[in-house]
Amino acid sequence: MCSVTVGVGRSSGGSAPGRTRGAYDGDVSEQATGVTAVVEPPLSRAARKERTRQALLDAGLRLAADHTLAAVSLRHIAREVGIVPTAFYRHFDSVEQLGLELVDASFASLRAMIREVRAGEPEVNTIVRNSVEVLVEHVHAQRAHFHFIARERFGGVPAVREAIGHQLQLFERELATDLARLPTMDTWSSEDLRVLANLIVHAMVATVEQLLAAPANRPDLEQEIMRTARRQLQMIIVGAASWGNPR
Amino acid sequence: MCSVTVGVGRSSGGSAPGRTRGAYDGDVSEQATGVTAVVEPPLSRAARKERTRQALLDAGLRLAADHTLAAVSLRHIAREVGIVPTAFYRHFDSVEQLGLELVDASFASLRAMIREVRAGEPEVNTIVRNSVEVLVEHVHAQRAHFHFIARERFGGVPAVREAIGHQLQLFERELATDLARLPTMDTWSSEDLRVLANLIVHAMVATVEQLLAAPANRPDLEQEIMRTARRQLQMIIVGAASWGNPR
DNA sequence: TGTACATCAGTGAACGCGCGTTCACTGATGTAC
DNA sequence: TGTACATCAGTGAACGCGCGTTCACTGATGTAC
Repeated sequence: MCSVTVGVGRSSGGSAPGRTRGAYDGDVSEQATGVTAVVEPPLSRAARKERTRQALLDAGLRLAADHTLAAVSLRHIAREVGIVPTAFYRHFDSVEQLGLELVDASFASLRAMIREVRAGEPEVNTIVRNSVEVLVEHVHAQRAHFHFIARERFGGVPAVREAIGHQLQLFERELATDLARLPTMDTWSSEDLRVLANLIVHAMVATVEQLLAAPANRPDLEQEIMRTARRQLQMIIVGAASWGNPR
Repeated sequence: MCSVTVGVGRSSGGSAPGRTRGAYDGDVSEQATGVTAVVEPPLSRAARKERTRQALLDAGLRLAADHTLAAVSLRHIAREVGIVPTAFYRHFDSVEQLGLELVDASFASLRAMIREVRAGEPEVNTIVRNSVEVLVEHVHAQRAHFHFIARERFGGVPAVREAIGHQLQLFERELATDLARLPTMDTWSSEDLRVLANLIVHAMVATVEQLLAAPANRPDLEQEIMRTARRQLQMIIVGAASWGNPR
């Protein structure tokens, strides 16, 4: 009959305007009419902590997209989540540490994407077509993660920059072993495969950057970027494969 | 007979320790023994202003390399130059405006580089070899400028980001017309030339990024990066040229 | 050449603001008996 | 089931600091006569 709030913390004396529950309170309805309110099972303390932690990560990701992680303050993130600045320390030592977790989360997205491409049939033209499609799809679904990687790759937080560089290097190596399985490339030297993988990764990164820079209301631009990306992959893979012994 | 100081500003009452001249004072000797001192022609007011202005630009470039332009404060730059923060406004409206001038200066470097490549003979293998060599050479000579472009390309100052994107686009178009002059590519569609130029620019940018990330005391790493860059350019240009009609 | 006045790069005090971090606290949740 | 105590996520006051920006100023340089 009455709406149930699952918020944390004592109610304030009343001096704070509007919001009286301090902590992040999820999606619980705040309407006074109890009809639409949902009685949730009370969350355990640990679950509540985890929820706040996730909210902090989400807020960090969102704010880093607007500015840059180096320009996002601890207070800013806390405000966004609806907790007091000092409560941030219950979850992370610093914004930098939160950033490192965002690197992990973002690369998890990227790896999920690659698994999807890898599952397709191993024919060169299919791969090219498929890769670009999957890439665009994932950039839409995980926009924030890709944006984060693209920007912080050379951002102002050294530890984050290095973590991203490391992950990209791992990724490049994986791609090289994938390429070795292609019928046209089974005779290539591992050195050439590495160089090729490096080139492809950077072309992909550039494509992601272009997709992220394109305004949302311009599907024509996106199509253009996709065409370019396909063409480039063709130029690289088909071209390089048909090309004999390098000097 | 005596050392001449060309500094600006009244001498302080003496409370400030060490440095008494407020303004940037160039390379004038501060030694007490006048023997090595050089008597400079007194600079005009305009020349002095220009000198301070240049010092501000240099300081901005240097500090942006350590952090990121978005994280460099007006006070920081002023301190570096040796003027009081408020004097900054005699030269620029904001750090952002200073950043936009740095974009221009940095691309001037880049264009000087390209002119050098363009002057060479138009044989494909020579171009590849030559391009990578000139690139590395210029990255050494104008390290700060290249670093600035690479980092601020996705940095936290939108106006600077956009200016760089615009310049890179112009540059890409120029490259496309250069490519059209190659004997093997004179039959290519302008669309394909654009796509190819885009790919080359991004491979170049990636190479610069790798060069900048390499520690100064590792010439072996630099050789490795150069070899990779040459190989990639070969793969792209030679490969694509020998490759027939795209699907 | 000398004098009187205008210009303007750089000064320094002052302001209000948001920052990261410390600390002792509160009170709901969890646990032991 | 009831009680007494421990845990700990979130609170709020307080701190010192660097920030951008305003303002009236100073005194060397430049110009007009």
